Amino acid sequence: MDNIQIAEKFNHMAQMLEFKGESQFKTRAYTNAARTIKGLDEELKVLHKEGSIEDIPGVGKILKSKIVEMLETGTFEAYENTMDEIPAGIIEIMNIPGIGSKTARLFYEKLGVQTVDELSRAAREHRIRRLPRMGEKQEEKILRSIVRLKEDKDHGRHPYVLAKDIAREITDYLDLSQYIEKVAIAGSLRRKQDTVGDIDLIAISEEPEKAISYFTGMDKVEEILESGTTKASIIYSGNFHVDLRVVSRDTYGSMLQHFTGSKEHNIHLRKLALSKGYSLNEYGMNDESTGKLIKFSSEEKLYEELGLGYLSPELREDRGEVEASLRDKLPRLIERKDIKGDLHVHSNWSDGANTMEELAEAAIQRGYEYIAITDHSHSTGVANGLSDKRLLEHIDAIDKLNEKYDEIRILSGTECDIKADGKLDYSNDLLERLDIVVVAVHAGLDQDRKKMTKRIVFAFENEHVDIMAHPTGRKFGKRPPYDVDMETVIQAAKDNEKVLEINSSPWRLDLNDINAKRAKEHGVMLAINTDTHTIDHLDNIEFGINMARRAWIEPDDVLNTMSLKQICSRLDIPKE
DNA sequence: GCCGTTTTCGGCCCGACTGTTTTCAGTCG
Repeated sequence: MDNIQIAEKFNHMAQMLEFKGESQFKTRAYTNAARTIKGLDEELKVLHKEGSIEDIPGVGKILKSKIVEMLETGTFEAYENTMDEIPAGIIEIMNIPGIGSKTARLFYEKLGVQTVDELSRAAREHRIRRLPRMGEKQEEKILRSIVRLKEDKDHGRHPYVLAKDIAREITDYLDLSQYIEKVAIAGSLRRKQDTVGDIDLIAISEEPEKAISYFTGMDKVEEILESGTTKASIIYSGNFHVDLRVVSRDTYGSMLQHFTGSKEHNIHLRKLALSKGYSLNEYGMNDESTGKLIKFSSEEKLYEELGLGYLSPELREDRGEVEASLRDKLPRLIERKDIKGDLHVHSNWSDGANTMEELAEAAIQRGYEYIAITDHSHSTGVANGLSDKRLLEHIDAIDKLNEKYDEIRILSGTECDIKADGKLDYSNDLLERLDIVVVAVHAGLDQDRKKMTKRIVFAFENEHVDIMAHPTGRKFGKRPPYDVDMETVIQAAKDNEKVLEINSSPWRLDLNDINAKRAKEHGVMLAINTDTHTIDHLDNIEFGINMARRAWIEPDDVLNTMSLKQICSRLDIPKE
């Protein structure tokens, strides 16, 4: 079992315990452990061998024994026993917005409701409203939530790029209101998470109620979920859940910090504040001894008061950033200006829309020193992959183009298929003639974990391979990552000195933040590439950088922050 | 279930909104 699978079992266990009415602190221990495990840089099975599982914060003797049991048997006894006690559909009911463990249990005990469909029927037959603390409105709310849940295959999550555009549309509109002085994006969108569950906004206003009714009165509001005197929640066209929090100017810093989260980061800060004799909330810091509230108009001041350096929103996941700041060991996160070139770009020789020349010009405009044109290999027939003969012509065409440009070096490359058996699509003789070899898995995505892992590791043993593109193959809304043992892949990349890509396509973002951070921790170099198919895609680099920053990546961790000279030396490319 | 340079027991982050109440439990972020 890998860390993700173990974390999921703990999360499931927590929900079941919550339903059973166990102590909230016990259930929280499971969810805390699950979250920490998801963010680990090392596989639990490795930590187990080293005997260091108990060093993981939030994992004590009991959870450790359950982890070991899972590593050995794939499950743990307490989990299986609890599964037997609780109908499977209950957890799904608890995932309906507005229904928690208490309400789910009420329905189960009083109405015998075990599935979402049974709940839906009970609501339609007006059996809900007869229960204590329930009424007509609750029934309607439940039915609406169920409908939304069923329509929504992505579980309410949207790719960052879509959420960002919607947020921009809304903030532009709010900016027009005379009651709103300033609007800012907060939440996971500000932390640049790869997918976003809801859009969180904050607005400064001296007339909060008017600001809120302006917000809830937008044309594209499909449903008002709640609307109070300081906050409101809506469903916006396109099934976007949007929250607005209205604040006064003097608490803006506190509110922005609070509403940016993450929740776990905030909890950590509050504990830190408590240890210093303060109680932290979204309005400021309460001095426990004097009862006086210290307000913050900026986030910087808040972090400073806690004895921390400013933490970029991308870092605020409680993955060690608070400790790093206390020890003054925060990373110098990579920025757009550090990028010197793009090493994964397609031309119209395969499935790109632009000529090599247009790509070169676009790269020059962006201030790049080099660009690698990496068209598909012949196995990817649907993408017009290059035959051996066309690959040789491709190399010649790039040579000619290089004669034309002084400002940029065009590297001849390929995005070469790793075939089902791990062999590459071109012979070594051909690969040797290229400046750069990017490899990727495009077909046979259903292979089992063992086969897929072996396939990739085998490819890494080829000396000509430089970079692996989109290492897990995920595409939002289309397919999950293929089943692969990333620990082994990362180790093989390290052993064979291969570079792993952070693919910047907003539909891929692969490696994701967690895997990229692991790769870094293992000393594997990364490349942030766009996989451009039309020149506009070159600007997707922004999304790759977001992911890299979330992974604590610094310029030195990234291949394409190197100058042309450095990269030629590293990849053994002839100078001219 | 975890955790501890004040603790191995007694804590465990904090506040807003809703729907049902008549003072608050449940849920959420």
